Amino acid sequence: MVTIKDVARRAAVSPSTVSRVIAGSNRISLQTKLRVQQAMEELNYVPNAIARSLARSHTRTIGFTVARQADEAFANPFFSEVMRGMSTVAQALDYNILLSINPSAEEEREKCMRLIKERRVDGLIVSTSRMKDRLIDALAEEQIPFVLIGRSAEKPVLSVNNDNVQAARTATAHLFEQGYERVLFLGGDRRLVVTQDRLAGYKQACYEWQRAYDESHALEAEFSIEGGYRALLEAKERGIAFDAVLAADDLLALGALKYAETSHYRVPEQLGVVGFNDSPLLSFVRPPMTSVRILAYELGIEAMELLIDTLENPAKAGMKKEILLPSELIVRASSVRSGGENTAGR
Amino acid sequence: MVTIKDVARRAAVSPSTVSRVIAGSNRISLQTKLRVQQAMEELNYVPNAIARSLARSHTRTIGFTVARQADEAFANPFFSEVMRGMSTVAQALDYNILLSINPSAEEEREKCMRLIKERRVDGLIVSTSRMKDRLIDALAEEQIPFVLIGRSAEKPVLSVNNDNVQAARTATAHLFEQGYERVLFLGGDRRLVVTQDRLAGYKQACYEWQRAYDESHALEAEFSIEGGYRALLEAKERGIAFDAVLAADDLLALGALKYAETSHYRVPEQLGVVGFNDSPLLSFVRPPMTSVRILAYELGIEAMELLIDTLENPAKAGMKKEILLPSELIVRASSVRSGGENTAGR
DNA sequence: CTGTTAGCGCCTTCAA
DNA sequence: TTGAAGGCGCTAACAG
Repeated sequence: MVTIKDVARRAAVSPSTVSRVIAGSNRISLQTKLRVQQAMEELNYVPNAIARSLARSHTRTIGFTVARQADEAFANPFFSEVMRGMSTVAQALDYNILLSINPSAEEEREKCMRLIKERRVDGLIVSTSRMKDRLIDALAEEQIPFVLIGRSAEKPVLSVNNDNVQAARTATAHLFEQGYERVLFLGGDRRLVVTQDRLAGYKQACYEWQRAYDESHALEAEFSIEGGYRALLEAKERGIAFDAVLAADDLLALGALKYAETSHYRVPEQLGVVGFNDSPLLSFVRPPMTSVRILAYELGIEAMELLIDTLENPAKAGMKKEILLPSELIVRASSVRSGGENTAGR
Repeated sequence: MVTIKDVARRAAVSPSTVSRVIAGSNRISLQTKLRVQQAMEELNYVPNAIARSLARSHTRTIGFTVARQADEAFANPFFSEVMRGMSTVAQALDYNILLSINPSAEEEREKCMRLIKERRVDGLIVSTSRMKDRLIDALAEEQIPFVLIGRSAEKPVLSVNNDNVQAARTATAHLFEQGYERVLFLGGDRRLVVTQDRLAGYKQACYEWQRAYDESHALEAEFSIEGGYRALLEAKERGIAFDAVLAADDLLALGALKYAETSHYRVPEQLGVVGFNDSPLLSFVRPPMTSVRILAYELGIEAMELLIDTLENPAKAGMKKEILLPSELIVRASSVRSGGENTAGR
């Protein structure tokens, strides 16, 4: 291995001089700088990042952690896109990404703390947030630099989120506009902030359109196609009437489609369906599915930029910026009634 | 920050003694060991991984690199699953994963070399392999520990792959069995080994079923739904007749479905379609699509295990093991003809 | 502008 | 079984 000493020897200078040209210091004569650079090239020298990290006590690497139950759709393209976004800015700003996929929230929490205490990463980007989130508590308490993709329901933290309330409100309103009377909210885990926010938007639309809302209209489903399917079956068995579904994820919406199919309801005539995330294949599903398009790539970009910015400008660390990204309702056949331009209400 | 010295002081021993209990040395009295452990707990001490890495000259982190053109489907759930697999064994064996998504093959290559020369990672897992792959050349030449997810067309290297030849052969045979006469191969970039392997399997089946094959039957498409669609349109314009398509990826297969739709061919009656990767939503596409299921998660597992094994047992580094995982054809409606149990041939 | 010195936090001989 | 000393490769005062 070629070290800074080898370069120093070859350029006939001291190691610190070499260190200076690496750092791009200007307190150096052009002449020796050139000599050192030549030596570095001839020796094919690349500074050891580990030694650097130890000396400077930071690593230029960011940890990204996800908690995914094995079966749950980590396949969700959402995460791939977020990662691509993060990667783009990391690359540009010369940072690295340490990835940790964890089987449970507990293990994620432990992993996060460990990455920080081991000093492997300078900061963290974490994703799913619960209403009462122990990970966020711990991170905040220990003053660890991190940004949340999502929103914190409690203390203010750095976060990047899409406007779930607004998006759910728009999507629900769209269904009402199409003439659907009884829209059900089909959400995932109630403890997740994202579920609550989408539910809030749904309720808001109900209120604005003066539709009755009670607890029975908000279903909680296991996060899968099957889960969505079963939740609707149960709802029906419990005698809940509905002619449309706002699902908090495409998987659940697909479950609704399956429900319609097995129960012989026609979509969109007898059942309107709207999903969340706009998975790429949705236009091939029959009928093509309406869904809220989330700016996942941009979410990744913003999160990484925000984190690195606070890392490099500790002054800003105080202000808990919360970035909100817009989303867009992509209307397809699953929620458009032939004669449904019923713009009653409001 | 609490260091090994703090622990030493509190336990009234020397730092080297603390170091020994961290390493789990047995040349230590139970008594002092306990005392040290207690001190570590009381101080909430976690060894600094960077300092450790420097002293031991390895990092216990593995680099995983992908080259993805921005638009191309990194969204492909394949990678998420591979990552999940890698993560599972990394977690279990106490390794970390450094993720690098690169815009191009060149940048991927540079990033790989850099990660290694900077000593940020102990080894690499790389994914896409080309027929004449400069990345693999470079890695092999510099004796860098790495495993390839895929197959190297040239020099033998450690690799984990699914049996593409066999899978394509089976899928093609399935189409012939269903009575299709003219099956087209719809592949992605010709320079990719995976494309060549799937094409080889396709040819093999053609040969076994005594069907004519010439170059015009193997289409090269841009890797997207649109790309698959256009490739088939062009084929038709060039006067190539076909009644079935074996696509080397689900996206391309979806393009075939789109082609059928716009050209008013009925699937599967007039056009049979088979894809690769069995993306989760495929059963909701209309008609449900036949596809080859790849063991992506297992691919990730095997790759990580193989790499760590060679890292920790340098003796094995010589033998270039190649692991081959089976895949499975998931038959759905897009390739099953009503009266198509035509088991002619062979 | 450049070299010397002293760490960063941990590991690893070598003695005792 | 334990401690002292030196080193991993680089950075950062402090002199000069």
